[in-house]
Amino acid sequence: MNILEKISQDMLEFSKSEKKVAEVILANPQVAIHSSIASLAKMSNVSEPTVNRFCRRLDTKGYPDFKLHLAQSLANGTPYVNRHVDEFDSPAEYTNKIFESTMASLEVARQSVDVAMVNRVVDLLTQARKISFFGLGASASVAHDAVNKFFRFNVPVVHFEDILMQRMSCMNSTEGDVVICISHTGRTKSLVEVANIARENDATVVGITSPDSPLSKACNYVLTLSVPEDTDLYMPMASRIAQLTLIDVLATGFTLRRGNKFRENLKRVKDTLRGSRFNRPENS
Amino acid sequence: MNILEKISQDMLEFSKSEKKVAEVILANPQVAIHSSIASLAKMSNVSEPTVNRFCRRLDTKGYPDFKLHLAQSLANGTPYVNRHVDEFDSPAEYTNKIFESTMASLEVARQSVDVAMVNRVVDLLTQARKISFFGLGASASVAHDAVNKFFRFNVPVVHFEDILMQRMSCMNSTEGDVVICISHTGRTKSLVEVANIARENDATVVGITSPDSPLSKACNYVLTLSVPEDTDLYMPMASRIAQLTLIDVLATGFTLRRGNKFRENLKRVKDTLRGSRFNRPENS
DNA sequence: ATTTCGTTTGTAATTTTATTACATTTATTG
DNA sequence: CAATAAATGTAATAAAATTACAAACGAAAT
Repeated sequence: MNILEKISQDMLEFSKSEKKVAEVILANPQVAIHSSIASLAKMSNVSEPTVNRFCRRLDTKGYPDFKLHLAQSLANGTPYVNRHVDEFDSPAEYTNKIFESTMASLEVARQSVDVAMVNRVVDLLTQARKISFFGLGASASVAHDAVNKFFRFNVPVVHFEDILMQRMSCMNSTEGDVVICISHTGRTKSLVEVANIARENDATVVGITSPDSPLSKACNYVLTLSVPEDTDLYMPMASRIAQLTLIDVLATGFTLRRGNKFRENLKRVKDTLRGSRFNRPENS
Repeated sequence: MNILEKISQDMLEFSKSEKKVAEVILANPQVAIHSSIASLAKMSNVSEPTVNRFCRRLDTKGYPDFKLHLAQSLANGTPYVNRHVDEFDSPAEYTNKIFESTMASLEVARQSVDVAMVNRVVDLLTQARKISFFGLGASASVAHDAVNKFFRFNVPVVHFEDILMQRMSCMNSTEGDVVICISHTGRTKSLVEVANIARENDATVVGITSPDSPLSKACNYVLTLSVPEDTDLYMPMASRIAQLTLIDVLATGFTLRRGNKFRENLKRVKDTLRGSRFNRPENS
């Protein structure tokens, strides 16, 4: 496992001085690998043995071994740690931090996905009479995006942003219909109600949400996503991206299930767009 | 450069004893990185200074530095590569592949972002009288999402999916208005027309698109994103995610520029949502 | 507030590891 | 077969990391 991730993950378990060390390393891991234990201790305002203990806490043999691990993590070109943006960041800094923490979140999300459940939901979707995607707020655009994918499959796809329309649509659902409810927190009342209405009308309800949430309890099937959301800025960011990627996974599973001939259909949909585009100089 | 390759490449320049060292390392690099200079010397039947000289010949500072380089070379299992989904992938396989290639694309996207331009666009946005987000197809949901972010800033934000509405909206734009046009290919005719209309009416047009596209030429400012899109399945995936992340960057830049007090506003917007939610057992 | 215990942290000694300076050997060329 | 340059090794030195132990700190109990 990437030791940088491990550091930020174990941050809570560290003692005060160990945290100092952790911060210095996370702030500038490239410098850390080229420092001796003495200079790293000085940079962190901590004694040398503390640095050593810090290394051992991370299950390395000692400082040199730790450096090796660190070097390897950095070599991956992936210091994808969820680094928080702060007030004094330059544009370059916050840009990189956001990209990196998005990648870090995706990695976490990937590990939290229940593949068996993905498979089951893909099953459901391929057999669905009608598929609905509902989300509110930030998740509305995820639902929107899902429609954009699934309509290509030539399956009836439904999507409303309006709560009343969502409710009415669910009222009319029947067995064989699949309703996908998207919510990061899973605590949006109206969406839980929508899920309940759908179930009362025999639709199969699938939630894309966090585990143990009210929404997850209202669903027949739940695709859980545990994403560390940086709530400092009060805007949903990583959760959304993870949801979208999961939608991609479902869409891909769908096309794979339908087989080769089906994929030729997709190409046709794409080719239809050509008329609306400026052609490339060469090739498409 | 990968130091293992460098070793085998420089093999001819090595002296007899150095060759011994090189061979031992190449034969089992994993062992080498966990050995001290003494044990490596013994393994190679060579003295310690010879090992040291060997390291220096490879342009490293000494043995420990050499080990760092070696460790990095070994770490390169090249993690997030854009691995293409194929027909016979199991759910676990395609799930992982999609997550990983999404991360890989984000990494590429990150490197392609022009930070100075980000800064300029943030400038523009903070001074805008009105901000419009337009996109079609898959980019429509990105625009949708952008609205969800920027409306929190208490700035007039506009978004239409309908082409005619987009055109009309641009007709009414004036100096001080910022129009953001989102398109992966930058070849969607209607969107280029929308951009032109906006410019004719003195709005500032910003494109989030690929370089050298017709759309990029129609804009005052262009935020280019070069994302390797897996076109096998004929669905926009990575491009979208990169666009969304860039929107996050812009939104973050915006809040940072506006300063601390402003961020308290954001918290208020978020708190307003609380009434519509099921509360958490503890805490918010 | 004060004592006590457990934890955390630092100081100083020790050990390990790497590097340097120099001597010896080995090859190379006239 | 010298003479010289290059390569290698030995031993001393320096640097770095680790250990053992003592001081400081903080939480719980009196």
